[in-house]
Amino acid sequence: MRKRTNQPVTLNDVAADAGVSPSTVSLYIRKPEKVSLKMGKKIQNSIDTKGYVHNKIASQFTGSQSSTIALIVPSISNAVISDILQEIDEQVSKSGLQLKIASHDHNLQKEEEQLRSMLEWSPAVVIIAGCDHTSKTMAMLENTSVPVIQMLELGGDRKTQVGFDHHKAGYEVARYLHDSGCKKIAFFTTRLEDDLRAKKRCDSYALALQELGLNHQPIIIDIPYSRNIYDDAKKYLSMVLANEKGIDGIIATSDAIGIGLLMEANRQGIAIPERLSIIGFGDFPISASLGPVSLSSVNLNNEHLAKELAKAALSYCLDSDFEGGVVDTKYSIVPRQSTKLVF
Amino acid sequence: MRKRTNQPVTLNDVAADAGVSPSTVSLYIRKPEKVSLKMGKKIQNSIDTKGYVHNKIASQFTGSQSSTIALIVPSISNAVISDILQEIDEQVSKSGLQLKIASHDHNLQKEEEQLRSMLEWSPAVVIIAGCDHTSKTMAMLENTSVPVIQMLELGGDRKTQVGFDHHKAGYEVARYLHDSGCKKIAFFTTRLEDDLRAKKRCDSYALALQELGLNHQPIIIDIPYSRNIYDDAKKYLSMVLANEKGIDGIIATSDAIGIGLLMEANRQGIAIPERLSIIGFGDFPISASLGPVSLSSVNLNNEHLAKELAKAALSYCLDSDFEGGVVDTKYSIVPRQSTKLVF
DNA sequence: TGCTATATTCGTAGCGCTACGATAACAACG
DNA sequence: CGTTGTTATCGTAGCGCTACGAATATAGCA
Repeated sequence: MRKRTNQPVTLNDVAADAGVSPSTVSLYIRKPEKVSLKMGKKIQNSIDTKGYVHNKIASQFTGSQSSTIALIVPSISNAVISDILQEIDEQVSKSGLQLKIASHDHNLQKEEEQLRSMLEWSPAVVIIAGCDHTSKTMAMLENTSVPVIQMLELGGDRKTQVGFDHHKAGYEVARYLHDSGCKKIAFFTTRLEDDLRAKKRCDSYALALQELGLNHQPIIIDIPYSRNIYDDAKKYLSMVLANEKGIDGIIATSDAIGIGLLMEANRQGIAIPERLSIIGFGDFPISASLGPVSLSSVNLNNEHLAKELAKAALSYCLDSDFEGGVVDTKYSIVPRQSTKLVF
Repeated sequence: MRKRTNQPVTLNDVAADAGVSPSTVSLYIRKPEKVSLKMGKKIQNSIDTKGYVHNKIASQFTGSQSSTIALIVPSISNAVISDILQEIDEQVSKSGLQLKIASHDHNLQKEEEQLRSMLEWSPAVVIIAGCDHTSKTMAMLENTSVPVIQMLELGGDRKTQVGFDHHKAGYEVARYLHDSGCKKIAFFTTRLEDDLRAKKRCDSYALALQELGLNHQPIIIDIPYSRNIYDDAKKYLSMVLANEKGIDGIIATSDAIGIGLLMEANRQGIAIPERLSIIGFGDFPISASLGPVSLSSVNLNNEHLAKELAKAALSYCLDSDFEGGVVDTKYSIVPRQSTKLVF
């Protein structure tokens, strides 16, 4: 008959070679402890001599449990996210699960496509960043039988979330600068229209200005995106300080921008934090080590977040009756030398 | 009869609904242009109303072509690697392929396991970092029918490689410092025994010392690994400078270490580059922007590397007669203010 | 030695899809 | 209107494995 690209050695071959039934080999592969010791040895021996490679595709096709975890993130190279990916991968691979990653660069349309193709693989869990999606994405998330975990952000009414509140974070950072004596605070960001979580923090910054009684319009600097955000941040600093007199506090939407600003301020001899306070977001490892002035930032508990995420994902995979839930992984303002107030 | 966790809507259901044969629906899904317009519309309509989700597992099980790319890397969060992952993901997802990532943290045993489970999914291509592996890993790479791409490093006799020569890089960095007038050069690294590519650069540094006529023993500082390498680097700087008099050049195995050293040297008021030259590796975006002194480094052409990698991977997926090949993606020493010599 | 309880092993249908060759529909043209 | 060439559709076997219930081996104990 016809022959397609078939496997050289199948489970049946192994069974025949070992003189047992296919079911036993299958069982041995999946739950070796359920098979008697001498059978196990015989089977393992056949596997080794024949060079059998277990076909996971066929296995998952037939079987009931899936063993891949789908992760949909805006970016892989982002420092905070890649940290989280790393940690999840470690946790997850311990349990023999696999990670399938897709990134969409804050493009919700692309996110929709990514989700669609992920679902076609019927993963055990889908982890998706944030709570704002296209309506079709929402519908898919709603209708699929695959459990969904929302990460990096709390909000919306998804059952399972692991993250923190960006509105609150934006507000509290502004308040922190206000409390430390800043009178005119600017918000430096990039891709404000795309990065919806940055947008939320920014909105809350604007709200905070009002509520805290800072009598100036929000100063929002949306730096056009380019390869090197550090450099770009530098360029924009002088421009903004020239245009808007009296700025004495800057909130950066990420430590990358914060570092760029800090470097440039140092270079220009602007006294930090006396004349200008700067606070970042994400607390990159380097921020604590910067000199002559270290960068204050907001630590997002990456490790904790990732561990909770992994925990939730694994629970969905292993406990069939896992209920999910919302985990607030918090964040904490880390005062360093670039701001005046120390807790 | 028995019912397992079956799909709610199958391709057959769609076919029945649309009044066509399953083959036609299948064809429409895979190659819509091969199906007449009116059939296509009818089918799409049924898909939409029934909410059919194409089952990729079954599809790949039956069909011949796989559409996942397996990536096995030492670390996801490493700046250089995550950059590359990002770029590959972008290229690859354009073609409807999927990325499966596993990391092993420089543990070759774990790498072996990761590779084994990757192969069980019969990916279209396996991309693996480096050329040093356990013998079992080697055997698997040898015997599998899945094409293998070696990345990040040239060497060994794998048919397809995308990367550069770490021995050469290590040597040339040492020569660069020598040429710029350094008489006593130290090599700062971390996890030297684990990171085999760092080891190669380090070995070549030692070799270069000799050949360049620098009359001192290699000074190799292997910083114990911890969460914050920046901080650790700092601590070790004073220690080393105290123990080993006359060091006037430092090669750091990564920009992270380089930056830590640079910060600390600045803090201590050590004149850079006059009294001490420092060069990193990997050229993090931030290195160019550091103040008061920017960090010289070795740029690895991440983007180019990733693009070439994606090109090779896609070629293997799409051109059945792709032959592979070795691509040297080069590297370039980027002189900045932390070293004396400017090209 | 029987008899039940438990631990192993077996037999086989069928998961949902695609490949492939066969067939049908349609076009082009002498 | 037949003939040939091309394009669109169909029918169906079977990919390799696992689930499930049935069958068998083994152990424990009266």
